[in-house]
Amino acid sequence: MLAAAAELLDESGYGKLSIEGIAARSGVAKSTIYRWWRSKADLVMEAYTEVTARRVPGPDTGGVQEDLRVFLDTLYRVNANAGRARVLRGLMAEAQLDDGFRAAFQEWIQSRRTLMSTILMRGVERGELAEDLDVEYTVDSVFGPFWYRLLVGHAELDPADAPKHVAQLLRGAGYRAP
Amino acid sequence: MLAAAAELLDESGYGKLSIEGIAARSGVAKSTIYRWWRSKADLVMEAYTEVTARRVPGPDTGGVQEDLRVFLDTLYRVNANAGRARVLRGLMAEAQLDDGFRAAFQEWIQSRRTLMSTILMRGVERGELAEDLDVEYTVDSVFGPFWYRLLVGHAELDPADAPKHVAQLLRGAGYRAP
Amino acid sequence: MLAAAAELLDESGYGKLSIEGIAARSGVAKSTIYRWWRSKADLVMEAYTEVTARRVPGPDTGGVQEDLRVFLDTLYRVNANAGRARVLRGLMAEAQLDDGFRAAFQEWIQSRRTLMSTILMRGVERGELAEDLDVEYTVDSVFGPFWYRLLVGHAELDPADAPKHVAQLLRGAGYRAP
Amino acid sequence: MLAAAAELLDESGYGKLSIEGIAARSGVAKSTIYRWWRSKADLVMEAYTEVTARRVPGPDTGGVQEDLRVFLDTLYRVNANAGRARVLRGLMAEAQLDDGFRAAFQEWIQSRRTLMSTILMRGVERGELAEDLDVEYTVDSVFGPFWYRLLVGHAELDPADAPKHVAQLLRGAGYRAP
DNA sequence: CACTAATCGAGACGGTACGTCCAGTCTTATG
DNA sequence: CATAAGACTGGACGTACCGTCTCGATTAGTG
Repeated sequence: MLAAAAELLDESGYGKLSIEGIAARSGVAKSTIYRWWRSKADLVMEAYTEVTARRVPGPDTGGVQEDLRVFLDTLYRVNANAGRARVLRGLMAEAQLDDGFRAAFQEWIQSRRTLMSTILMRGVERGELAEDLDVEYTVDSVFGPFWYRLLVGHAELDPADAPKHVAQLLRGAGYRAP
Repeated sequence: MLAAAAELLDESGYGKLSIEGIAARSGVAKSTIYRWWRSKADLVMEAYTEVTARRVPGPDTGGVQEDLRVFLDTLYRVNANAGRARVLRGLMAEAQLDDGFRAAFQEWIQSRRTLMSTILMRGVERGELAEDLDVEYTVDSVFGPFWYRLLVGHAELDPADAPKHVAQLLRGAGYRAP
Repeated sequence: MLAAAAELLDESGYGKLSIEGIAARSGVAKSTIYRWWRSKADLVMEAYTEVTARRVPGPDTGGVQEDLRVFLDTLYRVNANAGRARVLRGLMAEAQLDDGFRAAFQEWIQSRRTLMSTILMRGVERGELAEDLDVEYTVDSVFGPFWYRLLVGHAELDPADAPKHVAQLLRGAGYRAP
Repeated sequence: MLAAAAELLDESGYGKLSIEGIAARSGVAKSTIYRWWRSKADLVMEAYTEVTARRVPGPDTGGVQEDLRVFLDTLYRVNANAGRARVLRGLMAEAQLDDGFRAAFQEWIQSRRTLMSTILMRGVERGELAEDLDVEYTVDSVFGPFWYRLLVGHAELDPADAPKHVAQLLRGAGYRAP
């Protein structure tokens, strides 16, 4: 079923996805799908994270600068994968419309944010970043532009720009090379 | 009809909004709504911007710092207005699901981004900001976190934090007091 | 407008005909059509009879047999004209669905029946037909099969068969050559 | 659903009948109706024939005259049943407007015509009717006037007149008592 | 000759019903 | 016993026309 969902997502996007369609494609009864997932979004979320979440720990290279660069590089590569980008956009959309799904989605987002804030807090501890840094806001300064461009689609984030962005972020965060 | 749409939005949110519901509430025929708007999202967008778009020009106080502060302050106040926040989230969601609406939404977003980039470019011209500043990315560093928090809902942006955020942004952008 | 109606009838048949379509085609406002006709059927009826009703009096050749032959021959030729046949079918259909039109249609039908009954009554007077002939039923024995085949479409009436049918009708009506 | 359709037909006639109305009356969802019938006409046809088609074989009394009399008597009694008459008229109308239904309707009509032609052919075989009789036309001479009067409504067929009509038909068909 | 009517085009409007899609629930039978 | 198959209620979709109803913009005929 997850496979069928993934296929259909690739073919026509989240908006056109229907439980009935997945059932038909996977040769499974609708009721069986409902037994296992509460909604389209839950299913898709699982289909997505199954592929994705190899429980990648955030990078730990010993320096904030490099940690950030690696993280952003990885993050920006998602843009390149049209299918994955479409899925993310669909999940975010669903989270706005379905309160039930919203919580699950928030949790997932939170797990991603934690990776980032761990990196930053290590930087603070090491004295690389300002002691009074607003970590939460800085985390959102990384993910915010990413999602914003993904959702609005006015421009793409190029992995090649990651170092430049890291520099700007670090300057803002009071970076001082150790 | 716009009024009816606004009411219903407030009452039950974008996800529950239906053209049929608006028609019933406003005592108007469904076909009349379809005569004037191509989709639910178009209607809501108009209902929203009618209230909002007093064609506010971006602030121009003579200095980037103050311009930014005013802008962020205004922006962050949207969060406080639960109704307006809900509408924005709904519009963003729709833009992910309906390609027809996506274009209109992008245009609107672009107009908002232009306000911000005007402010920044003035700063560059005055020599307050780095000459080689990536203006587009910096614009997205303002709107990105705003939308991200709005959509995910993990935290609220407090207008009181605007000055702090401005400072961080400016540091990142190579600010030098004139 | 009548011309436009006729064109559209030919193109797509009575079922697909709409007042709005006629208005668009004829470059006339819907309201103007409603000023002149009470319904689609009224309009079509006029469009039809305008072409048709050259106030043909029934034939009067001096003998029932020849009168009937001429009449049936003319009648059967309608079948050949696909457009005209389609219109007649549409009018009959409308007469079943719209009580307002029904009356007008009945009147028109009656005028056609009168032609036929005149022919038959002349035959009775001349002693060619049985004195106690049920003229009304006999009239319907002419028009009945015509409409029946027209409406059901299981077979066509060939003008070449008219003489044979006349013979059968006359035998049934107690015909005796004068 | 069939019951609801029948009720509504009786109450307001075929023209006013709507699928939505039937759904409401029968407490069934519109989609359920569409699952089982492709159109209003299909449904009504079934509602009608369910009641009617007790698979009545044509009468076989041993003589054409009596067979015909029985058949016409039964046929003419339909006129008396206002509800049934209205349904028949509606079906005929629909067959003119909807090509999809037309075929189904023709088939039903054909089955009724076959009953009649069987009777006539038996008569020919027995030598009661002219050897070269145009059976098809004669069949239409029975049903034609029936439908014609039913549809136009200018007069009713009285079962009491059946014998007279049989006599006239048989004379026309070259009847010779065996 | 200006002025009133009548007449028209354009098309907005409240409505009704259409036929479709899908959600989510529930029942049956099959392996 | 979980499942496939799929029937069912229900809600909304977007479309097509209906018949009614203002609106000006022509025209015509009259005073």
